[in-house]
Amino acid sequence: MSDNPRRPKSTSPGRPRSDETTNAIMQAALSLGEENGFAGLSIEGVAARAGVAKTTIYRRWPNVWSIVTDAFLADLTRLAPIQTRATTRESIIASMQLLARAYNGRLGRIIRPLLGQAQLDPALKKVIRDRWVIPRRQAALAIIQAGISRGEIRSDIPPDAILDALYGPFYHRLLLPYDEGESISVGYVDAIVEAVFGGIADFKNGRRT
Amino acid sequence: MSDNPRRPKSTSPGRPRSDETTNAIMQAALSLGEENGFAGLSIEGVAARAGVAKTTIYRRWPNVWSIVTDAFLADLTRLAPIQTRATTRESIIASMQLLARAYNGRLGRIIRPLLGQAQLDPALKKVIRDRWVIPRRQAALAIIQAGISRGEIRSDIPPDAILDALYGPFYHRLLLPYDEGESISVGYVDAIVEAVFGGIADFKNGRRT
Amino acid sequence: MSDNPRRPKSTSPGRPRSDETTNAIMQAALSLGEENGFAGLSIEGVAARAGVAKTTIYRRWPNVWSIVTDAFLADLTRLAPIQTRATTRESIIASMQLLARAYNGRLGRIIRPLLGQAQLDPALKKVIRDRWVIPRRQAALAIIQAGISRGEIRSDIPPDAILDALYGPFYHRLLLPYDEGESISVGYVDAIVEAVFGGIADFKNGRRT
Amino acid sequence: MSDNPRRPKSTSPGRPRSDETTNAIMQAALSLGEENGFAGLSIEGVAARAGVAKTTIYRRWPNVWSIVTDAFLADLTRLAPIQTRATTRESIIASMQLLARAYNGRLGRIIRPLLGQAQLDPALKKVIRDRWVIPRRQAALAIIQAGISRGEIRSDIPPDAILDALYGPFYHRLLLPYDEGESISVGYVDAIVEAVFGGIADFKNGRRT
DNA sequence: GTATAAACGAGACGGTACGTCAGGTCTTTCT
DNA sequence: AGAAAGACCTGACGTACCGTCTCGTTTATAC
Repeated sequence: MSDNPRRPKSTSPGRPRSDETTNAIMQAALSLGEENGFAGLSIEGVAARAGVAKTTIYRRWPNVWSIVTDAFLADLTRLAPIQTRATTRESIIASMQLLARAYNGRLGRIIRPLLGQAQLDPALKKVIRDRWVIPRRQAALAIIQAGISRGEIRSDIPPDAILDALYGPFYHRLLLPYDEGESISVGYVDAIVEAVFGGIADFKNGRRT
Repeated sequence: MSDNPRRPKSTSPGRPRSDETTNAIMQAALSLGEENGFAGLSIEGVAARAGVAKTTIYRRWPNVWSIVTDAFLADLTRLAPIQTRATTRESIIASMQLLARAYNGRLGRIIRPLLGQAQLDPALKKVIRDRWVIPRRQAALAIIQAGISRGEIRSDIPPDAILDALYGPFYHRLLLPYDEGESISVGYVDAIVEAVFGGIADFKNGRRT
Repeated sequence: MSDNPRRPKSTSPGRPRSDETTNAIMQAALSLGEENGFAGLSIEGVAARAGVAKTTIYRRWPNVWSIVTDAFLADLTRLAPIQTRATTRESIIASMQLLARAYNGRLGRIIRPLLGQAQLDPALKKVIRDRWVIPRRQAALAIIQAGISRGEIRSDIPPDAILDALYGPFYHRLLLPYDEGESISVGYVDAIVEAVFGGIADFKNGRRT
Repeated sequence: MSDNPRRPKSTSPGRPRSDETTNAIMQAALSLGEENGFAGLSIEGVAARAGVAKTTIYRRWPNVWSIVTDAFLADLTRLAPIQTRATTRESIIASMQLLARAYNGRLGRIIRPLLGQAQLDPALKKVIRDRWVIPRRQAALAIIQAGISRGEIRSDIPPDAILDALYGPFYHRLLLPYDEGESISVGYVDAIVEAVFGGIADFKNGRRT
């Protein structure tokens, strides 16, 4: 899940690996997963669907989930980068709405099993942390820090907790099974941002007049 | 994962199932999972560890994850019921601290793979929703509703979003891989509750004076 | 396969075994065997077909083939006893034709698998020898001996070999798979007897000078 | 039990099947059967004894008895082909003595359970008919026909009945359980041939005036 | 007429083997 | 050297029966 796409152009001797084949394998993995569920995804199945020998896959990736991870990350960074706007709140809303839109489509059908499998597989968890969570979090933290220094965000709460407060509900809704549809609407994102930015306490009753 | 504990006392003919055996199986499943990882948990392994025949397991549960789910739920309801206190905020804090304590122990090593597997297995997801998420959420919603009617909680945000805002960060930290330890400290819970109850916006700068 | 039918009428206390049940089990075994093949005959299957608990069977017989053997022997002695006629040749023909008729019916569908299984199971082989082969052979030997002393049969060939020469072709046709039908016709028996008697007849008595 | 030995030399791509492995499996099946009885012969047992995976066996044969059949037939045709001598009687005696010698050795411990199992398993019966009984019978029939046209054998009895009369006693002794040893001695064969030839010899040619 | 004892049905239980699937490695031939 | 094909060992799957056991219930004889 890491050694393959960054091969030298073709310095080495012998027949070069076919990019066409590489992509066919990744597409086969994703489409098979979406059709029959990612549990039950197998190298043999992917090889058959991609019309490729098992060895050809093993030459590139050590297991199925590495294929899925590579395919997923290629899409994600393209579809939903962190956004920057005039105010912190606007930046946050823009980033989250973009992410919501991505997750309501194909990525949403992949991200859930992928994060699920990561709970069972420490190596996968590490890859996801290093290549996805940490980079995105750095970018988001920069936004928050800027908001604090501009006086838009409270400085008495650790920025990590602030990020969790914002994105937590998002993934909570994504991963905790409490209703059928589980899609993330525009309104839901707005409600969350309003709740977290403004606080859920009822101030009319006095405390912070 | 559903038919066995509610057997009639012994109205039916034939030799009754041994509760001792049932418990031995559940304990074997949990301990094997904790030792070697829940990926790779197998019926054969559980049977061997429990000193029991495979058929004895299949007579009760259709697959490994059903065993884990039953074992998990038995513990959870015992260890971390929803708490009620004088104020809404106190009730929330008490409930979350209890849950945090439970998750920092054995349950935490189980809940992550269990929720993970649920992302891969729709049937498991449904069981978890019906027997865990929905019941707990009902209890928590009652707390929030009471808070709204007592004027402690804003009424302009849907109660569901409020619950997500509170518990979301909790599960975000539990499931998203952004640091090594991933335990949930007392301080973290306090920070989250403060952030969400008070809002992360900096009010000194004006808006809600 | 031996302890049950010879139970004392009912001297002992306790509920007596039901003859109806005993017969139901034997019939179930035979009919299941004929329907689905005797390979694959199982105690569980017989119990189900007979509407009886497994324990009820095990109380009477130690395994399926004992049931079949008991059922078979009960029929055989009734249907095809050794016959005695005026001459040796007539006695032999009568006995063999009777046997052929029996084997072309239900018994033929049972005797083959039964003798087959006996090749695999020494205990069964012994039972068949003691309760079927030996008794019948004694009766047949008596016929041959009488023929010898009456001057109808050559005395320079061991009676055992003579019996084998007569009955051998019969069982050869029954057990060796060389055509489809494998039934034993009246004409076939006649041909065999004619072929073999030509040799065992005593020529000193004149017939074929 | 039929598709494997006739593989093309190695035109096809992919790793070729190992002949060494094939033989190891057949030998394991035979020796296990002889040691513990052919009832109770299992694929798992054979695999373990041969030091081979179950799948490797299933790739070649569909069940244990196919292995035994293949192993048996390989030996039989090598050890006891039909013999031809100057006279019909000499040909028959030579063939039967050769067969008797083979059956008194290892083959005898295999042929009984094999013919036994064939009584229980129609598919096996067909294979034995096609690959063993019919070919041998053709060869033997040719001998008989030649004897008839040379005037050594009576022409008023169907050749099939003649063959049964000769070989029947042989298999009768082999399969019917009437004494312990059940070996076939040189003298027994002679006695049978003498008994039967007395009848099938053509008296018109004079011998027994 | 009430013990008492065995038969009986039902079904749990520890086992063994089944035949299948996928994993990951290897050995071939072809490109 | 890459790729396709397929053999190979391994380990687990879920199922069928085995023969034994533990129940509650029924049906006889014996006190």
